[in-house]
Amino acid sequence: MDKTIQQQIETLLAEGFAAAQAAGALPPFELPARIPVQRSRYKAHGDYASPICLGLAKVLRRAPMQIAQTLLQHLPAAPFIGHVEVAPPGYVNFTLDDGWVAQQTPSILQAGERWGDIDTGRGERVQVEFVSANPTGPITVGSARNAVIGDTLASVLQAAGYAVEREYYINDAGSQVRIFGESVLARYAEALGVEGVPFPEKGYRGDYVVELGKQLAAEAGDRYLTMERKEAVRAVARWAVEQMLESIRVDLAAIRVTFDSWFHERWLYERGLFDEVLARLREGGYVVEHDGAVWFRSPDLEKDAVLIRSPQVIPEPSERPTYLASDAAYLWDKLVVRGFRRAIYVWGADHHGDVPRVKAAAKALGLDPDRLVFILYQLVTLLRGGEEVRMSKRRGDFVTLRELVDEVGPDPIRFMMLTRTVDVKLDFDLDLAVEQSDRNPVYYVQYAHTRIAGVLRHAQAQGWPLDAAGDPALLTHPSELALIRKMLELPEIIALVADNLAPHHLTTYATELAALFHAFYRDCRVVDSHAPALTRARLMLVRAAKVVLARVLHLMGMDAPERM
RNA sequence: GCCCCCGUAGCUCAAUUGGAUAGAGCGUUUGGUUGCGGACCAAAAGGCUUCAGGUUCAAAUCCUGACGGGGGUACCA
Repeated sequence: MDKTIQQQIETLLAEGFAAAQAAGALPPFELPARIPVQRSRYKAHGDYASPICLGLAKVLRRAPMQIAQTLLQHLPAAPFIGHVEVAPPGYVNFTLDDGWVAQQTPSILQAGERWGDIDTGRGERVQVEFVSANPTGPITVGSARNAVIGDTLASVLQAAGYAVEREYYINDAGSQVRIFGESVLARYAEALGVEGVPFPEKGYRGDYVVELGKQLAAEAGDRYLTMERKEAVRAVARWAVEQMLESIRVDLAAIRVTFDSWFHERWLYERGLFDEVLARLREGGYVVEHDGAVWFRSPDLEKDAVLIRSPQVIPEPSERPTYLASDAAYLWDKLVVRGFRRAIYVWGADHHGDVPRVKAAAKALGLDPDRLVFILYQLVTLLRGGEEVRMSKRRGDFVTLRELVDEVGPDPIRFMMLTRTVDVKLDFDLDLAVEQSDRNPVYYVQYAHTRIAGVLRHAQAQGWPLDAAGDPALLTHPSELALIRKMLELPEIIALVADNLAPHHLTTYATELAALFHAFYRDCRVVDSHAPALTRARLMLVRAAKVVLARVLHLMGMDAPERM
């Protein structure tokens, strides 16, 4: 699909204005870069409406209605438009041609899983970096929201014609990893029955650390107790991080989240990127040294400078100085070394304070800060029995993604995590998620898909060929046309989600689409031996609806079941 | 103190990013299949979009200030 209907109407309007000006009916003026065209909320307003004339009234010094009427006279005809009219106070309303709408059914069917694809991205390379949870523990429910948002966004961007790469950034160079290593080492010594290995004060107390200790004891014997402690901590940390990463990989795969690349923070130091970036910052005059500490100072930062390296921290090459240092080197790697046009970060809202600093670092490095895009999602609250489940890192007190998947399955997690804008706190109701009832929105959409599968099974059992072409001209019932119109909207939804990085629109669309299918199902009997031609047409429609439902479900990372 | 997000129907949330009559689900009330899966459909009721100003042809949406809830505040990530 080259252009969405919305875009085609934009073009029509632009041509109409050009024609009106050429004919002298309107004075010369400059059109806005984007002509607003929206889907009408009411049937009486047609399918699409443009308020463009309202905005032009002041520029043209004419009444909006008059502009609209003049425009109408010069608007070129288009096969997909059935009717255009002007409505007070100056809207231009477009109604799609019913015949044309019906004719789109075979096209949708033919596009199949590619239906909805657009090309606003034009192959632009975009990286979506998400989850990136510390490899010092299992993935929690909070990170699950991150995972679902990031993965869905990546899928939609791909559908919108971007060349997308999914990345997980592994924070494996900081002090947390060292403390993790110390924690595991202590549990390992315990497992071996050796005393005198202290558990760090702010160590990781989860059961999984005890398990790691046992596992290490079984695998390595007392090897790590015989070497120098510092070295042992480092080696154990490295091993434990690998174990956690593997478990993280498995847990995320369980909700159908996978990555194209896993980027280690320590690479930034091992490969000399940090030094390179620090040198660049220094050259630009953005680095200040004071009392042995290294600071980053940007003209954009009104407050104090940001610490890059402190004199107290032993500057071990494998240990990161401060997070800004890593972030600066990392963004350089994204935008310059690997050359992504845009780098999207999916971050919990609790990190919002870092956004200006990272952007400032980009600017100081001579890069356009707008190439870094931050999606800040509000945090997740887990409800069980109407009560908030308090989550802390203490043992037994936080819910892992693994537990959640075991309890509710991947589909409710994917759907629920997408239902809201990223800007609002999400209450994840565990009881509702498992409940298979009217109250659970998750199954509504999947049920529509299943119902279609059921109809097709029935048809096949009656001896109808499923792949026979039907005559779309027979699809004239209002419920049929409403359903097709909704299917035609998918490319615009993909554009909407991709442009605004707002994946929640998918859930709304999917629900609306399912609702229109259910209404159609009520109004129109599909398989009817007394009306073979109509049956063939409706089987075609139903198959097309199945394709679109499946596409939306797959974009959300959900299953499109044949049976439930 | 400062920074960020939120405040919309009884509840949980939408509203195509400044457009016409603010929409869904749940809950409540009422109705629907001698039919392809009733995990469905239809109808009713429910609103001063927290409050007060402002910007403009037009504000739930933008600006200012209150009030209320959540998060952050830099050598944790």
